Amino acid sequence: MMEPRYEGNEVEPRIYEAWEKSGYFNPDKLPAVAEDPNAEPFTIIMPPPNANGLLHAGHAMFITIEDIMIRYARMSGKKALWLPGADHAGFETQIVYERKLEKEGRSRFDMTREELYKEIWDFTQENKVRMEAGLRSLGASCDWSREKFTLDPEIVKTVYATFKRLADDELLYRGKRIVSWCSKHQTAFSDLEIEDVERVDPLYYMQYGPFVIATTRPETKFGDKYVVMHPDDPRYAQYKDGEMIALEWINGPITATVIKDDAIDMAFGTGAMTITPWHDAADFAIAERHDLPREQIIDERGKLLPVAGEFAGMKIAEARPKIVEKLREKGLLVKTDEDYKHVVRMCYKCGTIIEPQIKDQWFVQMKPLAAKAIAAIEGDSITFTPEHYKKICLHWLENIIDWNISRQIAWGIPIPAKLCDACGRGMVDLEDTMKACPYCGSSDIRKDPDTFDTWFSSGQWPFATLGYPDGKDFKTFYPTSVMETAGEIIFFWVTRMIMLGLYATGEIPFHNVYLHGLVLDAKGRKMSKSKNNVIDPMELTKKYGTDALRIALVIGNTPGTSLALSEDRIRGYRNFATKIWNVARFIDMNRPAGYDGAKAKGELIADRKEHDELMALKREIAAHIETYEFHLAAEKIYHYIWHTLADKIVEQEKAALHDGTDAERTASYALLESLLLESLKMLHPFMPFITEEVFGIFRPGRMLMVEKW
RNA sequence: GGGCGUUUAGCUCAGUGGUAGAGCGUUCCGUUCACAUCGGAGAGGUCGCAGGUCCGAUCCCUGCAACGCCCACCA
Repeated sequence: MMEPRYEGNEVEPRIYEAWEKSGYFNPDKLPAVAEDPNAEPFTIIMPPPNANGLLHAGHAMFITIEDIMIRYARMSGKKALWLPGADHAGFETQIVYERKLEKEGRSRFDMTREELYKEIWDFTQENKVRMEAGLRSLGASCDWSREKFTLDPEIVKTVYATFKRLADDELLYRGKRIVSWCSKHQTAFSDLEIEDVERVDPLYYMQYGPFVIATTRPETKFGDKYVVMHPDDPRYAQYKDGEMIALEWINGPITATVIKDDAIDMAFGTGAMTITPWHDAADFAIAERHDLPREQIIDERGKLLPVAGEFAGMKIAEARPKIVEKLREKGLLVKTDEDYKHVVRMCYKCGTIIEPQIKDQWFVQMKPLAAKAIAAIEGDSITFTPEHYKKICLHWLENIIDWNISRQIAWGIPIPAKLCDACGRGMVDLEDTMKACPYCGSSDIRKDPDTFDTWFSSGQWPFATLGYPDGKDFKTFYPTSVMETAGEIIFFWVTRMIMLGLYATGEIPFHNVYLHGLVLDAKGRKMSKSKNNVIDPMELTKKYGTDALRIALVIGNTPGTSLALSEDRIRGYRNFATKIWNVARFIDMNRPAGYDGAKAKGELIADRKEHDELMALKREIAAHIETYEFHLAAEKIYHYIWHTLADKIVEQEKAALHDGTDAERTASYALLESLLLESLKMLHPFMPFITEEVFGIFRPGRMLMVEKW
């Protein structure tokens, strides 16, 4: 006899344990695979959640979507592998940990790199355990026996091999290039970790010999000895390329050199500018083209160097007004345009203004890698859902710039390289055996203290996790079927997986990319700790049951778009769970004595139109799932169970069940049971717990998770 | 400066070339033995605006507007 209420919290842990014990999360142990060892594989590599905090609503959503796909594939007889993982999340985690240290009144500067690394290691291992428990409570039917951590030795080995190969193929170089430097975090970034923020600042016009130049950054101008103008600019036709001009500058007389370069916009300012190659990417490019010297003006902490004379040691914000004042006194300040609108680049984490610096970093030459990715995407070897991401990806790949993969942080995969202090070069040294510089012979070499950009290793995740190159799993499950991840990280991750996957294995890493949007709060705002509107999925599962949360995250959520999640919605779907339970309860109560479901069913329902109608619906739902229209599939089965099965068919059969002959009762019961079990099957990918529980009541000893779709 | 997305019921959102849908909210009725975490009935939308294609457009095309997002080395 079923209880009148369904209590998800009591049922879920037991059900999950039963699933896990069954071994069916592991494709090798699936009954369908035992029957047909050549069953078609279906693979999803889980985007590894960061092991630096709790799961958020976004995790709940992507876990649900991936679980729907994998459960459907499993029930469809595929060799279904969903490989879970955890991400050390280099820089992100170090930031989280530094904040924790700060709260405890400690600082990373009080400890060695090794101590810091050890502490963060322990921290992530603790988080990882909690994160895994969270995934279990969300019902993730992933194969824990294959779980990977991004710092696992075999993953690191794969990453190192790729690094080496890039070097051998001359796609890797170490060079003095301008990088985006955060003076707070003391590390360089790639172009993706930078946020462009529009601001209004004064634009200063300054007298530079016979020229007037405009700048927003007078504090960088101390060392400017080159004045650049467009070769076709009639205003400066009298000045020849390379001409030297003596002039009075901020801290005294200098000799400036005229440079002609068509990167100059004649319409901007006065059409003449001086360049600071060390602290500006555009200026750096000009200096490269004309082979000009570069001088550092601002140090790594954001303070002016001795070249600034009396301003040396000052922070930018402090120095700028003072420098402007001095220019004014010297009569070098022509005018100030107070509300000049421009874009300032900031650290995406702390908002510190990025100070470009020239630094030695490891760069990957991206154009050749991107070319292959472009071909694969254009040829539709990889497809996108929603489709418009294809264009977005292509556009980014076509404009790709070289990738700085070194980070000056402790938490990450160490870069396996040696640096020569004599000649300044860097060389890959996987085994850490190099004793002398192969270029200059100097023994003055040391280990590169830097770590990889987390995305350099993440970009190799699909093949690294499957044991490339020799692993059995790699041969079976690669290329994977679907990469389901956040639209937000398409450039950070998806494009790089495509490029690195193609490069390393010669094959695409996945056939389909499915991108989901953000989970927003009920009012449609982005969740953030500062707004105090973060929804903890674990609280919701406790309150309403995991199934209700899952289907609330799916229905009404089209691919790629963000979803506003309100508790009202989840409560509505909790009520749906109650409904399912009570339909089942009603049917259960009316089971004829001695009824043998397995035997009776076929002939009793074969000619019922209700059965045919459900089969038609099933085909629709399957089609929706296969085309990633989970929102439609979920809504249809929801609607069917409530408004067709419960509202109409159950009501219609009551007469036969209560007043019919034995034969009529049996037939009626057989129909209802059959429709119920079939609906449960169709709903199972979306609401796995309650469907499994109810199925077990009707078919003890069997498991819905591996029933044939 | 480019590119993209969105605009449908009070709210959050589905959806379709042929009388507009869901959840929540709301109004009225209902203590029948599956379910009050329920059932029944209802109100509520000129499907952003303006053109065009079509027998017919909310859906296709063009333009516009509002909102949002992404990309971009004009100092």
